[in-house]
Amino acid sequence: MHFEEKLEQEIESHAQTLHVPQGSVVMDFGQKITVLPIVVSGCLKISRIDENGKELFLYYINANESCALTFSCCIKQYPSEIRAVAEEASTLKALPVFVMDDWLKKYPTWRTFVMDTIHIRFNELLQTIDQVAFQKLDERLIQYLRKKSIQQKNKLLTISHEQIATELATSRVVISRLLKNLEDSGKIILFRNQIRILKEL
DNA sequence: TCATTAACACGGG
DNA sequence: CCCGTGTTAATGA
Repeated sequence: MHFEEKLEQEIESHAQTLHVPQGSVVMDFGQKITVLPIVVSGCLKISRIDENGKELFLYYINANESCALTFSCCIKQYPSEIRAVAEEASTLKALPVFVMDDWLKKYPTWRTFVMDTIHIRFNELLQTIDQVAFQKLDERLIQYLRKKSIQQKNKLLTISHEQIATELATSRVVISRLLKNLEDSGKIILFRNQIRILKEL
């Protein structure tokens, strides 16, 4: 992420730096979007919520990334389509949404940043759609575990079956059964509240 | 066939 | 005791 010096200065002068604790809801479904967040450190988990309040994990926003969905709707102040939760304690830079219009015209590097962000997210969303539409739950679960493991840079995930079920919008019974299958085939080891990912996964 | 829901037992903290 | 886990049985898509 390399911006013009002038743009860096503008970011500094407009941005409000926020420190959010792990697990806090940064943006919730239906909420008005007033700021454009850029993740400085830590990570946000983005998920979709259905009409019953059921959750579906979409993707992570890591350090030096921003939110493609905000780009697309911040100017007209549309309500948020997603929920963002701090996966770990994170630092954000919050920019007022009115800067968007101006910066897109003035700074080529900002335009590039916005386009790249949208491009990356769009492709990632397509992957997720493919999974939901074409893959079975066992394959989705494996992908989920891999992503989580890469995300947390840890082969030992601290998470309950219930939480996984929530994020994949399914029931715990199914997750427990599939995880047990994966353990039986030597791909993971299960503990209470923890899952060790083996290299065979 | 596979997911969901409800129900139950087991065990660790 | 509460929570996470493993399992089953009934029901549905």
